[in-house]
Amino acid sequence: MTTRTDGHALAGLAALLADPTRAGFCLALLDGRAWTAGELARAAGVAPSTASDHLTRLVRGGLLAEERQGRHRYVRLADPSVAQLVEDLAGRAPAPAAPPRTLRAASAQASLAYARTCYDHLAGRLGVLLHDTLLARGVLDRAGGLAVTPAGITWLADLGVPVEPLRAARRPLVRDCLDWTERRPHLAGALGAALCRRFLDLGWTVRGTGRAVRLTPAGRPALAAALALDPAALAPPTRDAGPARA
Amino acid sequence: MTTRTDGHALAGLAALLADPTRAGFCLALLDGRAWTAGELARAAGVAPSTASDHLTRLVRGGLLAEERQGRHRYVRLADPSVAQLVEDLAGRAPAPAAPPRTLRAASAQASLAYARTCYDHLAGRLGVLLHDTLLARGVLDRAGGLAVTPAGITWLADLGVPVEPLRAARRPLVRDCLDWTERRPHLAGALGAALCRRFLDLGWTVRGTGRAVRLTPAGRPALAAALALDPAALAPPTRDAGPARA
DNA sequence: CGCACGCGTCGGTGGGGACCGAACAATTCC
DNA sequence: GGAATTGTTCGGTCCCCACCGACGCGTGCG
Repeated sequence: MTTRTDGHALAGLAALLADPTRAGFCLALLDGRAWTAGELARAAGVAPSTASDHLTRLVRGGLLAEERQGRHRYVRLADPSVAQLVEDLAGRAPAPAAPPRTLRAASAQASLAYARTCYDHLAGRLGVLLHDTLLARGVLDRAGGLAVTPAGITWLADLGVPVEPLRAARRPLVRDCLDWTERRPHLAGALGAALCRRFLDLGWTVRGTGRAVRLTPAGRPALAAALALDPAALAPPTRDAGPARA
Repeated sequence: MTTRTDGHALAGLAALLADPTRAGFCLALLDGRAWTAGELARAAGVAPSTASDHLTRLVRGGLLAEERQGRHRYVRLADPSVAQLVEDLAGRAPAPAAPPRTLRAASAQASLAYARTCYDHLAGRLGVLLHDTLLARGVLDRAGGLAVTPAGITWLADLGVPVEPLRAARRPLVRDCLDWTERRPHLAGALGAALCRRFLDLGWTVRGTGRAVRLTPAGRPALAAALALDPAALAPPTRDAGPARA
């Protein structure tokens, strides 16, 4: 019975995520950015000493990477594969989904539902729309499994996203990622990350608070043109309850 | 800060795998078959009452599915996605990899290294060879991400594996799965499972002890012909140390 | 019809680990 | 240089849970 992985090794790894505080850290870090130890401690509601201990464990376990800068300890997910692991686990866990209490929280939630990062790629309505449009335009195709078409490779190159270098990554080029709010897949993988980065570089999108992403005034027509969409389809959520008009 | 998944929910799910005994159960169940509670208890070296408790938790947590038959409680992984989760976790956990002690164990290990199931698809040298050959023959292509080619769809249909019904599954059609012994990818996903099943149906392969798989005398030339390979390339491990001769 | 077998339930025990406060070290700002 | 901020180390406490043995229940065999 020489099993390759001892149950102890698997259990040890899973134990890192089996604590609400550590799990909360990983979920917070799913925004793809580096947090300080203190920020994570406050967000999780534990003492700094407790957070420090947890972070040491997560780093030693290989789930987190740390970077010391002066008196700060910056910490981030070690690897896109860790992000996928946390996503997969979180996607299987039951979701309480309590509705927002305050108006401010409702507004923040609306922004997140419109566009946000999911680790390193775009999610929310915008992310799902991107995924669907790329399929409709023939950039992607799922006849034989999700893949970029030859025509898509040139389309992406025109956009300034060469596909060839992405193939060297240790992760799938394209991958489905179930969207939390839309309950439909958006685009992940090396290409999903590259597109998200490219939009930021072009100034079409900017990061908001937390993991929120906003489409800039210049980015909205530019993205619509690139995707051959009506700019109205990219309308962000309005301040008041009424639906957007033209 | 209304995060979608509470850290508690994620932690609760991870806690199911954070115990060596429960993790060992899941690793054992990775052979894709249903085990009885007693078998798992003996394999893990715990009392039946302890195993019963663990199984109840795993079933309630949605990781395992159970089926009662008389006085037996059969249990299996609930879903291919659970298998993938356990694989991903196990692949990241450190591997002790102690060499086999006895001759019998060495022989069993050689059989496993040659061909075995990885949940529901083929792994081992045979699994990797299948993966590589399908790529070389143009059945699969990874120019835009791993996918089946149009030519591959007809080739698979000729083999008796229609691709169209596989697309309805809630899992990717094709997916890389890192091989434990070969350290290179073999074919997983709905197609990997369908091919494994088809080979068994055709009598080209049969299940051995545990998760081992053997190529039958009839299966060897048949598979070689289907893949346009020299049958020698499919040579199984020999009893003694010497290499196989034609 | 009883006996054997497989499994579930229930206390009791023990160990691991999550948490905090306090003291200490390192860095930056004034 | 002194003070405030950030993070770490160290005891100590408490709770959770993995484990077992014993008993009870249903199934299947002789």
